[in-house]
Parts: sequence; structure tokens; C-alpha cells
Amino acid sequence: MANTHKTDGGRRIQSVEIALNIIDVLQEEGQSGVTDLARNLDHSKSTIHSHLRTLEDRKLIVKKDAGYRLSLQILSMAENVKNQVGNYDVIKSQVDELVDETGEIVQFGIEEYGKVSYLHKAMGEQSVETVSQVGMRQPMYSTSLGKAILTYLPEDRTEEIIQSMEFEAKTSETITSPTELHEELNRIEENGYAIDDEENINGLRCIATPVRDGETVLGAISITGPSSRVTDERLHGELAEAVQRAANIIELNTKFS
Amino acid sequence: MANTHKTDGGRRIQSVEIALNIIDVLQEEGQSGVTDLARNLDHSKSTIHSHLRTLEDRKLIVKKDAGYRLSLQILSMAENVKNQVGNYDVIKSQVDELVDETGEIVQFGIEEYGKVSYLHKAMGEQSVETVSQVGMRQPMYSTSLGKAILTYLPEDRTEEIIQSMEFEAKTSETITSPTELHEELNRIEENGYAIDDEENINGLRCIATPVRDGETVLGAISITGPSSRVTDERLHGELAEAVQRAANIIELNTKFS
DNA sequence: TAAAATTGTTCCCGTCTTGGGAACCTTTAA
DNA sequence: TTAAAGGTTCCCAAGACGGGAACAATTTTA
Repeated sequence: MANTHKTDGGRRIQSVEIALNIIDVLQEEGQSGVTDLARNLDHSKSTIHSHLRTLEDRKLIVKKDAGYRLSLQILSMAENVKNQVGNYDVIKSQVDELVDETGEIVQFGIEEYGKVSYLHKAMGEQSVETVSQVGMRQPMYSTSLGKAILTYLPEDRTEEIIQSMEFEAKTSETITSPTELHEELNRIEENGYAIDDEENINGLRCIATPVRDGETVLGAISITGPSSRVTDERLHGELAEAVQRAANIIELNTKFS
Repeated sequence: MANTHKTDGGRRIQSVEIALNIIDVLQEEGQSGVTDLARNLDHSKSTIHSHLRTLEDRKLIVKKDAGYRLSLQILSMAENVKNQVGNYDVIKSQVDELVDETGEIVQFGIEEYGKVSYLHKAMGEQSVETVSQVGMRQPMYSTSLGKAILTYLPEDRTEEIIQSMEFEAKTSETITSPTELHEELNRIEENGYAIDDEENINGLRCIATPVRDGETVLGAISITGPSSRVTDERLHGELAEAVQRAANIIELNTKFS
């Protein structure tokens, strides 16, 4: 019974949490001053002040007219993170390629904290607008990316994630129980690809295939489009063929990381 | 005599600095464990451990097989930062547009900490490869973006930045004294655009114009290409015209932020 | 232009967080 | 199976940190 979430014990560093709270607020508000932050986070002005100084020293924030805001340093960090994904360049080029080919939204996601995080997203002129954006986390049970990844994770990890899920019906089609999900994963293993038929957002269908390196799943790649344009025929034909081909290319180019 | 750098006094929070150091190491190394980090940063394992727990709690880092790495949460933060730049969408679309038009590298930069930080970069198929990447900081005296911005910053800020500059001859053409720089800024003000003629990197020429909102400079937009392709004629003709047009469009679309 | 109000900065103090050492547990290597 | 290395926990003493209040700077109002 490995139900217990691991990350429990151990000490946390309060001042670091304060600093991260400041960063969070700046992320949301975009701009804030000492007094505002002090009110907002329920700390004294002097405390906030020292923290801001520390963050400014490290060039993470910038003093603007009306307060402090996050600096572009963050963008630099993000670039580093991307480049640390050994095969980011290949992933990006394949994702972009698929957009040219299909005109729909194409995304690459990996598993983090039991959810799917988007590593790269590309869209064409006619692509539908969605809320998803790079770095964002989405449930695994309601997305094709998530289900594709879940299918090929080590069995115990898959179980652990499923056990900790809090199912929420995002649409009438959303899978909302471990049993259904297990059945779906079996189906995916047979097909080799995962479908999201309006399970996460009404009117949108997606298809995804895992990208693997031997036994380990690196992530998954998906195509998303409006149900009107993504017919059953196109989904299981052209699109299925396209994602799988892209996934293969990425896999082939990953033998060196 | 406003030579003194401001950000001096005030307390710094040690534990936050430790946490940021950890993040820095993970950024560089890509992956690291408790023991490694402890050695690397000269702290006890227990200290590092608590910090990692804190960062993991906040989903900033992820425990991988061989240690911890930064999570995609950083990408999400970067997206937020971008979107906080009121007119990011317009900037991006204009930059991308210029790439289609010219085939060269196009960048948008803003001033931070007396340097230019790249907010967006786009390149075409045939564009030259450069080291610059989004979020990176470059000197203002050796880049067209920097000089363009410097020309239109409030006079005291411009002076402050110039005073604090440590000139380094990146090539034989680099401006290396405040006097030369002032002359150059005057020239730029007359022309309306700034040129970098192999001053930052050998073989590369750039042209940049500021993007302003009334009296304040929001940033600058630039085109970069190999000297072979970027002739005097093209530089002062087609390219000058193109950047200025793009800058104008961005300015027009900024009247609402 | 002066006064008032708001925000930002500095200083000091007492507490409790935090860093470190060592022991313990877990995983990997031999 | 043992050894070695990494990861986790526990406890302690020191000094870092959060808070309050006074001070300085900036903005607003009249």
C-alpha cells in the first residue's frame, strides 16, 4: 500500500517561502511595492524590504516606477531549463513541423508532480485558441498527453499517480474513476495512441503518442483541433499517422542523451 | 555627482541567497543531488536538504533519478513575465513579421540593470546563428539595441548608466569611452536609428530603433545580419525603413497600457 | 508652497529559525 | 554480504530574521 505521498517530513525554510511568496505575488500582480506586499503577505515592511533587496541583488526583480516587477532574468532561466531537456531542439522542430503539416495546435508534454506540463506549444494561423500555455500543468486523466504518458510510466508510478488523483469532470466525457482510467490505459496500449474526445474542453479533440527512450517515457506529443475539423477518419488516419511519425523521429534523435 | 550606485544598504536574507544559489547551480549543472550541492555550495547536507524540500514543496524543482532539476514551473513564470509586458503580443508579431520580410535575426530588447535584455528573438531559415538568447544581458555600448535605448532614456539615467559602464573592446570597432559614446548617441538622435557595425561581434551588423511611449523608452527593436549580406545601402535603406515601421506599429498599439 | 499623507528605509531588539554535526537509514557498487 | 556513497533525521547553539518604531523621501492635497 504505497498510497502515502512521499514528500512530507523534513524542515522547510521560512524565509525562502517568504521570498517565493513575493515572487508569486509579483507574478500575479505584475507590479507591487513594499507597503503593498507587506499588506498582501502579512509581514512587516522591514521584512519585505530585506527580501526585495536580496532578490534585487540577484537581479531577479527590477525596481520600476510604481514598484518592483520580475526581471527578464526569468526568461533566461526558462531557456536554460528548456535546453536541459536533452533533445529540446528536436522536439521543437518536430512540433513545429506538425503544425505546418496539420494546421492544428501541437504540444509536447512531460509528467511532473502527477500532472502534464507543457514543454512546448505551437499553433498555426487557423488553430483554435486554448488556455493552455507552456509550463502549465493539466490533469493526466482528461488529456491525451496525460493518458499517453500514464500508459507507459513504470507501473508503480502510474498507480501512485492514479491513487493521488482527484477526478473532476471537466466535461461530460471526462474520465472520473480509476477503473475507467485503467480500462482506457489498456485501450491506449493496444492502439499505440491516446485520444481525448472532448474530455478536457468541450469542442476539442486531441490525439497523443508517447515518446520513449527504451522503457522510460520522456513525454508525449499531441495534436489538438476543433471537433468539427477533427473527424474520426482524420483522427485515426492522418493525425494518428502524423504524431506517431513525429514521435519516432524524436525517439531516434534521442539515442544520445 | 550621482556616481554612487544606489543598491547598497539594507540587509540581505542569507537563506534566500542559499536557495537562489541552489537554483543557479541547477541551472548550470542541470541536475544535482544533496551531497553534490552541499560540496558545491559549501554547506552541510542537512541545510541543502531543507532547502530542496522547500523548493520541491513549491514545485520549483523535481526529483529525478540522478538528483534534482528545475521544473517546468519556470517556463510558466517566464510566460507570465512576458505577458506582463503590456504589449508583448504586438512586439512578438512585429518581430516575427520583420523576420519574414528580411530573413535576418530580429530582436526586441529592454534596459535592465544598465544592460540590454532580450525580450524576444526570432530568426529565419537563413539567419546567422548567434549566442544571444531571450533573457540574456548584453552591454549597451556595443549593441545597436543598447545604444538606441540609451539615446532616449531620461538624461540622468543615461548618465548614471554610462558612468557605471566598464567598457570592454568586444571587437576592434567597439566604443570604449564615454566621450565616443556620447558622440554616438548624438548621431543616433539625428538619424533616428542606431547602427552596430561589427562592434559587438565580428562579421555582424545591426540596426535598431527605439520604441517609445511619449517620452519614455519602452525598448528597441533590431535587425542583425552578416556584413556580407547587410550592405551600407541595404542597412540605411530597406532595413532602416523596416525597423522604423515596425517600431511605429508597436508604438501605435501601445496607447493602451 | 506648505502641510499632510503615503511609501520607503534604517535601526535595534529578542526570539526562534536556521545551519551544522553526527547518527541513522537507504540505495548502489563490489 | 559487505562496503561505500548518498539521502534523511535529530538535536543544539548561535546568530539571522521578523517586527516595531522612528526616520527619510516622495507624492498628494489644498
